[in-house]
Amino acid sequence: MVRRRSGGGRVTQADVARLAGVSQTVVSMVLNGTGITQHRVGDDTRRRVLDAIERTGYVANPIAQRLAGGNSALVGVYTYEPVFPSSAGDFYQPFLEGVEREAQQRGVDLVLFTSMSAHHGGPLVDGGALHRLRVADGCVLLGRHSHAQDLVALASQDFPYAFVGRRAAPGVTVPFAGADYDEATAVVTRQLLELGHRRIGMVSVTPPHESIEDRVRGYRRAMRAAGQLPVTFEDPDLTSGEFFGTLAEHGMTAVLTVSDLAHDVYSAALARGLRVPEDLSIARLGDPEQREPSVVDWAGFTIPRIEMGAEALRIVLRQLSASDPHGDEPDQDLQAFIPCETFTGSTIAAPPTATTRSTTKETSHT
Amino acid sequence: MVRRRSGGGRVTQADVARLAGVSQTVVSMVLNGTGITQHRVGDDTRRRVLDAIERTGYVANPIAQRLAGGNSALVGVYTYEPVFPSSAGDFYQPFLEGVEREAQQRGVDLVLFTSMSAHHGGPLVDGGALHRLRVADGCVLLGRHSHAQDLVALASQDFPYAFVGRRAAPGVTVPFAGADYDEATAVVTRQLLELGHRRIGMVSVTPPHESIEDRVRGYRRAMRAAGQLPVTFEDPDLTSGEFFGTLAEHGMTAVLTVSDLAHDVYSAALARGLRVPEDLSIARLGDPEQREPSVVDWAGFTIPRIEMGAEALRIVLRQLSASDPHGDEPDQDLQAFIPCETFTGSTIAAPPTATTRSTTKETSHT
DNA sequence: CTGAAAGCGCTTACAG
DNA sequence: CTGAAAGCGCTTACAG
Repeated sequence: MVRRRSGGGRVTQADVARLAGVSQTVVSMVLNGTGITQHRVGDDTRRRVLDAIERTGYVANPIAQRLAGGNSALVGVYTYEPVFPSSAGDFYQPFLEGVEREAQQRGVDLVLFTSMSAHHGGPLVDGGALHRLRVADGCVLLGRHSHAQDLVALASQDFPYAFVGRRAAPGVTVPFAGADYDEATAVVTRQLLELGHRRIGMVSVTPPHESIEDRVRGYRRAMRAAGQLPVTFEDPDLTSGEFFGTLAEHGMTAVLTVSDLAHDVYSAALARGLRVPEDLSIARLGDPEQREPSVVDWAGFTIPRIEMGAEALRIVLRQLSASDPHGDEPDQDLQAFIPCETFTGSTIAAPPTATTRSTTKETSHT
Repeated sequence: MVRRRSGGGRVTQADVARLAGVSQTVVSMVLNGTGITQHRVGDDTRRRVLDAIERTGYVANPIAQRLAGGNSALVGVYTYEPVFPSSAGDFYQPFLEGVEREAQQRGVDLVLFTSMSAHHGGPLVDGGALHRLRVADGCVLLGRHSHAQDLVALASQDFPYAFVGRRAAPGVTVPFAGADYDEATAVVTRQLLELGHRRIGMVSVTPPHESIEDRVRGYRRAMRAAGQLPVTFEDPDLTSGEFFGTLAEHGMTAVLTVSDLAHDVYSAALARGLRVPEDLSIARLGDPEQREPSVVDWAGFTIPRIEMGAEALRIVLRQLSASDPHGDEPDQDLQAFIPCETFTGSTIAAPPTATTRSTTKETSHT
């Protein structure tokens, strides 16, 4: 390897150009795919340049590339909380696994915006944080929370980004890679309906979040399609007898529950002397972070976290390549819904009355 | 907020300067601590500049800063394997937690070099990978492996870096934040000696690694100081009776074991009908990744992973600030040994013979 | 097909 | 105390 400069100095395009006997511009053209196409550097010249690159061990300076208007192959990752403490890490880990896998495949490096995580869940727009994102070519954002102000600020920036998980704000199109909670919840609801359940409740939480809204919508859609009345319980008090009392009053034989409350609903049901699924079917709408495997064999669906992360990065990269041939970006490519996998676990079964009745009927026929 | 440019265009120093009625240089000086000291911008001018910055919401472009020779507040993190798959993640997580915590405190962002992790444990020098590190101001490196070629290549680069875990290669001073395995192992060895053990073995693994060497050195030091002969077993075959046979032959009543083999040694001992610690004391030299809590109450020490990560980042940052006032960097600041915490668990006790003998003696005296 | 030139947004000598 | 200028290493029109 011929090193043009000693010490820490890197080899530059100028060095390569000198060695190849061409101008620095040509070196840049040989390196950039678009330039090649447009300017068609001669085969002979290209060979000389390539050879010089080989001999010098030249590697482009991403910083300079970026400043000059090109891409640095640096994609940001903004998390609303620190990533690595295992507490929060358990939440971020699978998403980031997807982002990382995709980043590696696409040959980009990731910038973790740790410096501004001080907010700890607060909105990103506070401070000059938003500007800092531009160190990278684009940015993947993730967190449990959803700050409308960030969505609006980001949308007015002309900077490629994508959320992991659906985000929405009035008047703006927010790019995201979300899970198809709507459809998954509908599928699970239909499963219960097919098992014979008619009155099916849904346990939800406040404050409202896009991911919760999606589940509620899917639930309502499936219930209405079956001619049943959807009934949602928000943040029910599971310790008092009220919740299960209401369930009984309405003759509900099954409940869907958001994942955060699944365990509590299950335990509370057992504590009330209810057998699951004999007396009450419970389906879990999403799996929690996979640290300690649940002893319960849940029916419901899982969240495609890894794929969500990977797709979010792809959406950012897509915007990057789309902005080259300055056309109007098709919005539909900016939003992706990844399907969830549904499971028929052992927490759901045919409703007690239906079973009794059908059994009775069949018996009488025999 | 007065935005000089609309759309995605950022506010630049030139914009601020125009608004403040000064030159762009002055804006830069006001912003840079060193410039202020040297050039002493007038109080009145500074106020006008600061005011303009406030009004425009100006935030420095780190890319330009870096290209111009300044620092970008971007520190790289190179891991020899992908970070986020939970398999490898369990190894990296605590170290990175420390790096992240420190990064947040110091206001720097982290660049994860995912693009070149394709090597999967292989040396970093392959390909132009090493050059790519320069996107950041400096870099923290971590991984299970130790590649001498990387150490040499890095050392000749004049680029700030630090390893998590001690690294050494002939002829070069490698900056690192390591655990003081040497001293910790010596302490544990002394504990056993004080309990009455004389013949103490050490179980180790190949290939040699700095962290293993340190433990062996500490063990040997403590043994020699006590006038005992150190005996190490490398990759012993625990399934055949050989290992425990040799232990018995030499009259060994205690063994130290590197953490990776701790569980195997323990199980194998039990399988041989040995009681721990009654028949054999076993001390573990370091705790494995903390995922599933061990049922065994191990004696030995823990690895200060979080602190190691934090210190590694500090070492990088120290080199950064040291390179400003171009003096010779004192090497001693580049290498840190973090103390380990030792535990007296229930896997060690006084040796069987010693107990018997002392009991006998005392009884005879009564 | 190839080169000279401008410019990205900064920092840092170097002059006033 | 302040400004004009060069330069960091690239990309990308713009001329030949």
